[in-house]
Amino acid sequence: MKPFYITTPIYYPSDKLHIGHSYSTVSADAEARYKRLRGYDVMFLTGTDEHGQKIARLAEKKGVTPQEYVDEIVAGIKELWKKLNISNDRFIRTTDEQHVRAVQKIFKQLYDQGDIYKNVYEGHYCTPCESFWGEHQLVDGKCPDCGRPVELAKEESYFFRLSKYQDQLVAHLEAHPEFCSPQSRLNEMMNNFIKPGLEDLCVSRTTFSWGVPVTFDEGHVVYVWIDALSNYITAMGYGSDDESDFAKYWPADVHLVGKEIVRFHTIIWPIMLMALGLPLPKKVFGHGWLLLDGGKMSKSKGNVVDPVVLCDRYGVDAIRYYLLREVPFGSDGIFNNEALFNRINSDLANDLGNLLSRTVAMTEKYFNGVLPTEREAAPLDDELKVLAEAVVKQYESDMDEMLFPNALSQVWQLISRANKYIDETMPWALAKDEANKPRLAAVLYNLCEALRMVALLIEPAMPDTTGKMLEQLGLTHQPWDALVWGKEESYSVKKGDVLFPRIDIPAELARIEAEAAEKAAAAAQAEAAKNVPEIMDEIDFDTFCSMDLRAAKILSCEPVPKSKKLLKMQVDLGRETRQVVSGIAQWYKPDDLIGKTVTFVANLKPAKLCGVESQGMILAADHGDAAKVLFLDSDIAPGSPIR
RNA sequence: CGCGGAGUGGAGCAGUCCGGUAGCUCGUCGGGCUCAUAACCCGAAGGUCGUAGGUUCAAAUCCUGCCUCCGCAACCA
Repeated sequence: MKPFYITTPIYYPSDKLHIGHSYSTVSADAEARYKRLRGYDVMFLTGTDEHGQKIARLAEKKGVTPQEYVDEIVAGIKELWKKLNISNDRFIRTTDEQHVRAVQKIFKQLYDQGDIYKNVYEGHYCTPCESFWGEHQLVDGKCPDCGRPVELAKEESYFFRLSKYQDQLVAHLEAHPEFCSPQSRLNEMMNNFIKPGLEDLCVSRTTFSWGVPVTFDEGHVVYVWIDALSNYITAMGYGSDDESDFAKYWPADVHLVGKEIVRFHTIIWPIMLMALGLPLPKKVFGHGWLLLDGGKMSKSKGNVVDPVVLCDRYGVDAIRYYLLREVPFGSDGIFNNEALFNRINSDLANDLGNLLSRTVAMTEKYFNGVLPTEREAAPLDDELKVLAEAVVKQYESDMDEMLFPNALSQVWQLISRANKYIDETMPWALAKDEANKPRLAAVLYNLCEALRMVALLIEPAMPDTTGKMLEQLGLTHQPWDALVWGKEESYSVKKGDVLFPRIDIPAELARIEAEAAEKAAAAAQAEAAKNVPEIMDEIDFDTFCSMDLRAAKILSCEPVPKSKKLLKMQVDLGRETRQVVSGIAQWYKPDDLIGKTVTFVANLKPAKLCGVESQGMILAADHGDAAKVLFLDSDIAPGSPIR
C-alpha cells in the first residue's frame, strides 16, 4: 500500500482549544479519511507543543508543575478530538521522552556539523507572543504583533545558520512550485523573508527551563522551532532505536498549517531538514482562518463557540460539515451561529436528510421496503446517472487538492439533482397504477443509488452520517470503488431516525442570547462581589441618627449646562422644596426621574457643583461603573423620615 | 502615508489576473406538488457592480484620484 503521511500543527496547550483549532484538525481528518478510503496506508499525526515560558508561567500561577498543567489541558484536547471523531493514528507531545531525546540528538548533530553556533543575543522579548524582536521591528517600542510591552533581553544563545542554506532553499522552492499552497503565500515568503536575506535563528534560551535541555551546555533549553517542527519526524521514530515508521512515511505528503505559520514551515523547516540531510515534505498547505463574527461580541458568546458545546448541541457531523464547507481555499471563513444554523437546515436537513427520508418512505409505502428487480428504465434516468459519475470524478480531484468546500458542493449538486428527479418522475403518481410498478421500482432504485453514492462521498466529512444512511438503505459499509452507478442489485430499506433535525433558528438564537446574557450577568456579579469595598469603622447609634434621611419626590429635573454628569432637580420634602444636583446624568434621563420618590439626605451642608447650589443629596448604589438610584415606593409621603 | 483585507440585487459570496449578455447560496414573493424533516420542484422581483475621472467600439474587469468599512484579537489553526 502506498503510504500517505499528513499532519496538523501541534497545538500549544496553554488553554482550551477553540473552533479554529477544530477547523484545522477536522480538515486534516477529512483528508486522512479520504486517503484511507482511496487505499492509502495513512499516517495521520496531530499533537501538542508543550514547552515554553508561557506555559511555565501559567503553571506557576496555578501552583502546579508545567507537566501537570499541560497534562490536564492535553487530556481535554484528546477528549475534543474524540468528540469530533478525529481519526489520528498518533498523538505526539513534545514532552514525550522519545521526542525529547531525538530533539537533543538533532541539536547536537547540527551543532557538531557547525550549523548551530553560540553567540550573544540582544533583543526585545514579547512574552505572550514568545517572540524576539529587533529594535527596528518594534512599533512604538511595543510588540509589532500584539502591541503589548516588550522586555529587553540579552542572553547567550545558540543560533542556527539559516543563511547558509538560503540558496539551496530558493532552488528547491523554484523547482517545486507545488511545495506551498496557495502559491500566493509562497510569493509572500520569498519577497518578505527570503529575498532580503535570511537571518540566523535563535534556537536556545537560558531565561527559562521548561524545555528540552541542551545536552552539552547546562542552562540552555532548545527554543521553539527545533523542538516543535521536528515533531513531524520524531513522531515517526526518527532518532530512536526503531526508525521503521520514519523510513516508511517520511517525507510527509502534507503539513496542514494555518496561514500564520506557513513561514516556519516553508523556510525554517525545510532548512532544518536540509541540514539533517533528510528529504523535504511534499507539500505545506496553508489554510485560511475561521474568524469569529462580530469582533468583540464573540467574547460574550464564548460558550457557544466552544467546539464541545457545539457538538453536544447540534451534532458532530453538522459541525464537521460546517467547518469543511465554510472556509474557501485561500481566504478566511466566518463563524457565526446563524450561518451555522442556515447550513444545517438547508443543506443537511432540507436537502440531504429529507431526500433520504422521502426516498425510504416511498420505498416502504409502495413496496414494503423491498424493491423488485423488475425495473423499467427511461431516458431521464441517464441524466441522474451521468451527473453522479461526473460528481464522483470532480469530487476526487477536489479532495486530492484538499478543496473541501468544492468537493462538498459537488455532492450537493447530486443531492439537488436527485430531489429534482423525484419531482420529474412523480413516484406518487406512478404508484396509482399497478402497471407502472416496474417504472416506479426503477425510479426508487435510482434514488437509492444516488443516496448510496452520496453516503460514500460524504464519509470523509461526516463518517457517522454515512453509517446512518447506509443502514437505512439496508447496506453495510462499502469500499470506495463501489462508487459506480448500478452496483447494487436491488434495495431493501428501513426507515430510521431523522438524519438532521431542523433547527428553529429564531428560537435558538434567542435562547443563545438569553444564555449569554445570563452568563454575562453572573460574571458581572462575581466581578462586583470581588470589588465590594471594606466595611467602614463602627459608628454609634447617635452618629447614625445625626443623618437626616427623608423620602423626597422629584418635581422637576434638567441637565446642568456644560456638564456631562450632573442633573439639577427640585424635590418635594413635604414642608419645603429643595434644589439638589446629582451626578447621575450618564445613567438617568430627566424623564426617568420626574415624579419618582427617592432617598434624600436632608441635613447635608449645601455645596456648589458647577456653580449650581445643591441642598442635599440623593442616595444611589454603585453598580459596576454605573449608579443606581435608591427609589422608594411612590405612595410614601414626601418628607417621611427614613431610619 | 503603520500593516493587511474588502466595497457587486435584503444577507453572504463568485466573477476582476486574460475587458464584450452580471452568476451562486440564503432570504422575499408567486406558482406547482403532496412522497418527505411546513421539507421538495418551477418561476419572478430585486443590482447606477463604493465614488469621480481616464483609456477603449466596449470596463465590475485596465489606469488615476477620492470615500467608506473591517481586522491588527482571543493567545494566533
